[in-house]
Amino acid sequence: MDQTFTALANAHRRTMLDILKAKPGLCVNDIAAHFDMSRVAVMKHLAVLEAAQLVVTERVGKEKHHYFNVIPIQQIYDRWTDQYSRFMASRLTAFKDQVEQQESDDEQSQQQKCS
Amino acid sequence: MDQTFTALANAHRRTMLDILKAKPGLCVNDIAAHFDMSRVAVMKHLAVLEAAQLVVTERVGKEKHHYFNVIPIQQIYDRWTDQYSRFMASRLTAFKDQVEQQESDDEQSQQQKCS
DNA sequence: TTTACATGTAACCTTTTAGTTACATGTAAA
DNA sequence: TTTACATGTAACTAAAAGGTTACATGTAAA
Repeated sequence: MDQTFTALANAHRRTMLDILKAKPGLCVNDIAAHFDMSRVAVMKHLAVLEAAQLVVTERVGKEKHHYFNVIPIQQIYDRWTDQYSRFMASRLTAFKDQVEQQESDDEQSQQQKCS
Repeated sequence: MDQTFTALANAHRRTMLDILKAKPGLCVNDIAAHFDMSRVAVMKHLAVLEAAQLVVTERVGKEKHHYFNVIPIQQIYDRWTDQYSRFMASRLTAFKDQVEQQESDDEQSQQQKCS
């Protein structure tokens, strides 16, 4: 989970996923052609994505093909919907009311006292 | 989007969101009590979460109450489901076949030639 | 068997991140 | 009006992130 978020936290890496999503099987040089960055820098980004299993590779001869792997994103999706979506649905309206009309100083039901 | 992922990339910060989800309105000291970390460090984490709008605050007297804001996560959820879910659904099986049985050397339909 | 070229690795630099301690500020309550 | 205490800020350090250049390795094809 940590590696997935870390990998997704970089805009270059998200763009690489978009590229590989559109064109599965690209090699490092192909990907590097899209960026104003050295090949080695691109390789490091791809290594981060591979460590997060967002990219998987296949070696064919001297070439290494890269593929976008959607499974970690699917897992995040599952986590959010499992862990948060009920909270979202039930809490969102109450939360907006609570924050946006912050002039209401009467005590809120779940609010904690600071220690 | 970038700030959201950056904020979520840190396990401490995700834990803080879990804490605030469970106990809305906690102050810095309350949150810091959960961590083996200084109050200032916790404040910096909360600042990152606040910059990403994953946490919103309300000042009451000398206390500052923190609330988990689910909206950026909802937006990520929307982005993944919008942009990726169709791709997921249609591509996942084909992708698994393509990678896992990597002995099939016959040309794959969308695979690119390396430059 | 050279040659070309895609990839791998090493060494290095700069900026950001994550944390610390010390001190300053502002408000609630004694 | 002191006092207590929650929060804010400044200055610093160590490690990680993101990038570079130079060189090494391995395989396909001439």
